[in-house]
Amino acid sequence: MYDFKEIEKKWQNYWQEHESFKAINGGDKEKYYILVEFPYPSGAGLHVGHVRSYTALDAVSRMKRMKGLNVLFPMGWDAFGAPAEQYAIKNHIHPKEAVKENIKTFKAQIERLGISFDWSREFATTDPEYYKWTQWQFLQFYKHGMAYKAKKNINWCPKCKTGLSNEDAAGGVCERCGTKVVQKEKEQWLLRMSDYAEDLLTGLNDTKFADRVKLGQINWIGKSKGAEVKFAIKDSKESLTVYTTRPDTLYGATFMVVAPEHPIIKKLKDKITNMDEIREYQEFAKSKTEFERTELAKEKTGVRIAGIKAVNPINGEEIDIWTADYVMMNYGTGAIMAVPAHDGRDYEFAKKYGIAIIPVISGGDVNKEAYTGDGVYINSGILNGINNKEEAIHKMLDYLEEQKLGTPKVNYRLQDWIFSRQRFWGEPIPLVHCEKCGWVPVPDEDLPVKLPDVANYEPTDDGESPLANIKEWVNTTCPKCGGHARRETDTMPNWAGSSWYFLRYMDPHNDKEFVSKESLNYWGKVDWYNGGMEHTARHLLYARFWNQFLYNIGLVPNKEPIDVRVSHGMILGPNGEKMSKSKGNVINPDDIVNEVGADALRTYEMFIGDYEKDASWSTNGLKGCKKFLDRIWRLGEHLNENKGYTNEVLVHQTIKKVSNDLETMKYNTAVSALMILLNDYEKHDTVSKDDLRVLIALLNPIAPHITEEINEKYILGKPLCESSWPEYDENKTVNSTFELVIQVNGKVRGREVMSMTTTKEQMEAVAMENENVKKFLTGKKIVNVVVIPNKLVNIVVK
RNA sequence: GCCUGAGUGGCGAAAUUGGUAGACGCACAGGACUUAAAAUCCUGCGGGAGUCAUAUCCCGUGCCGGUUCAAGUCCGGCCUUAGGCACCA
Repeated sequence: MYDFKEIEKKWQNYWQEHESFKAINGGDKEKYYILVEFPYPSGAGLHVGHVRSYTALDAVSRMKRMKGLNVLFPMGWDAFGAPAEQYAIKNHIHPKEAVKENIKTFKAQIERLGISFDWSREFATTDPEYYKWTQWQFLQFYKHGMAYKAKKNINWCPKCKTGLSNEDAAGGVCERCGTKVVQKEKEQWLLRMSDYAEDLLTGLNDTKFADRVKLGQINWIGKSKGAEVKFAIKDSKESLTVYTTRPDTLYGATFMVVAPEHPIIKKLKDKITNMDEIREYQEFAKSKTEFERTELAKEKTGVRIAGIKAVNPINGEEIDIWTADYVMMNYGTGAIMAVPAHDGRDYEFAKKYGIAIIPVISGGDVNKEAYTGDGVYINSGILNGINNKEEAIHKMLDYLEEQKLGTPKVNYRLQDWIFSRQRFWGEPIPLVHCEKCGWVPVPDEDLPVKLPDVANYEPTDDGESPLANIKEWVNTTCPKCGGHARRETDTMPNWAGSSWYFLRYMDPHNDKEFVSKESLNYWGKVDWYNGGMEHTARHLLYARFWNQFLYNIGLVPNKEPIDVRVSHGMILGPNGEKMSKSKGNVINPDDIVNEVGADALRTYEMFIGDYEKDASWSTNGLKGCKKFLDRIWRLGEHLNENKGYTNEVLVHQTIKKVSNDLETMKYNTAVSALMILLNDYEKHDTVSKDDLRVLIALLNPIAPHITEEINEKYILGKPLCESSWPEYDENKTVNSTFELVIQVNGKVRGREVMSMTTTKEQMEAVAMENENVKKFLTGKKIVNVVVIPNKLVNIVVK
């Protein structure tokens, strides 16, 4: 037997010493850029899920290299983020120390798997040499008017004195201390991502993302077509503009609703006669978190704004204005026209508060459920009698435009990107605020703005970043006038560093530019990007937005940075549930590598099932793959002196199958094809070196260590990683015979082995002569005979 | 509520896009080797009927219906389940 620990170590050292996987910028070879999402190096260490995607793309990388391509397959660390910060606060160390330790662990774990990353390009988003350029790019956004500061509500924990992300505030309580979260208004930096909504949508046409990935992006952008309609307010110069996708139902608008934060309330406070009640309601709405407002919205609440009335522009009806938190300030105009007869929410609200419900499309049961389908328009003035929704919408829009009451309008769900975090462990936003000059960018030569080297930082009382407490860091001089200035203390979100890291890999050690033009032109797009489904919406959108911006200001050559994007399924625990410490179903890849070796782990994870679907861990399945490798090892002891392939057709078929399967992520069937080949070899007492050579070459991308060792020991050739990929001859993938299937009325009644040169007539003749088939033909009338060449004959009888 | 997938043996899964359902692996059972066990090797393995054994036949890809010479695959309608989005006007 063999010692897999020794072998694996040996070849890992070999690859490292020979820089076997180093990508070169330039040269004659065709380039190919393969990317796996870089991990967040958490204290928990590597997950078997990482092993799955890294191995899968490693297999593609290794095959492409053997096919003669210049493959860029880099790895790095997405190391900013809250967990490192929490850990550091608790233990009074600088987060960079915790990150350093975690990276060390992660890297060692990955190296033990034998993934062919080009480690010479490694970096972490927390390296000042890297975040210097993240800051520099932020300043490009700023200088091009794409970054601005605005007041936004954030989730705020009064006990921890910190802002929380929506995820951290799930359920309306602080994840850490359980205190009820409140909404707090705070000035935040934002990037004008909504300006890019249409480009981000159409840009998808220039990508080859998997459909489910594209769909995720489309949904997130959330384009909707409708109109803005202006409602006058009675006895006032003010008016309310609403956004609606159904202007055709305007005659059915029996009231209006504005979001509790809507500015109209403040503007008309002198006219409003129940301001106390409204203020109370505003407070009530504010105390709810985003979560409660959406997820837990069981019953509608609201208050009528007394003292003012709106006028329905289409029929002059005076209608009440309400405020209710089912209308959001951040979508549309923050105000709606409510059509209770044809909208479920409006209906629910109208029912509760006894507001008139006027149907404008006939055919629906208004009493039971809101009806929004097609029907004939009624009670609708100019639209009466129309029975087509599109036509009605058009007619209404034309009328509104003519009367200057409304305009067509496209809306996007996509919002501007809130880019501020009140955190220590993130890239400082490189701006200073001077009393005289206002916001001033830190000059390029002073970048990076480094995080201070302190181990203690407490949150402030007022929701500022912990950096605000570090006076010697905050106080600085204005780059413009030299006077006193204060640094911006907000840091960037975790998504910042990961929005451009794939560009940096092209030229990771450049200290003059974020990436050189030559490197960008050489590597172009990421050819194949793999990541988790959980990142296909946000991370991918941020990265595309960032890149499109860089493209628009002439810094990168492609508008879309990624060509193909695929996502892997999760590896679940043996019980079919998501692995977690609390459930006690975590499989540690280190343990598996120790028990059966990296090759067996890799092979198993490729064999486990459809790559894009979730799969449950099975220790028995793992053993089966280990057994498979052991059998291949033993094959070396059964070599003969023959030349060529013992079973030529099967070998050529297998080369074809494995090559195609690795290109199309069908890793499980690639492994099974190799198992079939091995089973065939074992039927013969001995096999040739060529037989063994082709098997281990095809297996090498998946199980690189053992195959290299067998190659060295029995084949005596140069290492597989320096050899070329086996080639097949299409003509030799075809068998000389086939099994003819004979059906009667679609049911299999006989089989005959025949030569591939058999004609259709011969096939039919043989079918008719088959003894069992004859039994089903006697006494019946043959009405049709279908012959599929080299496959089957179906005799149709009556 | 809306949008995506997915449902195939005891289990993980295949099926070249309409043409032999269950490849490959696991588990299980029987056998060989062994004093014995482990490892290894051989055989069987969807359900049922039938036979000493073959042969052969019936049923079978979540459910109901349809198209077709032929349906796991296409069409219509359901059920279950996983994920994503969501008072988005």
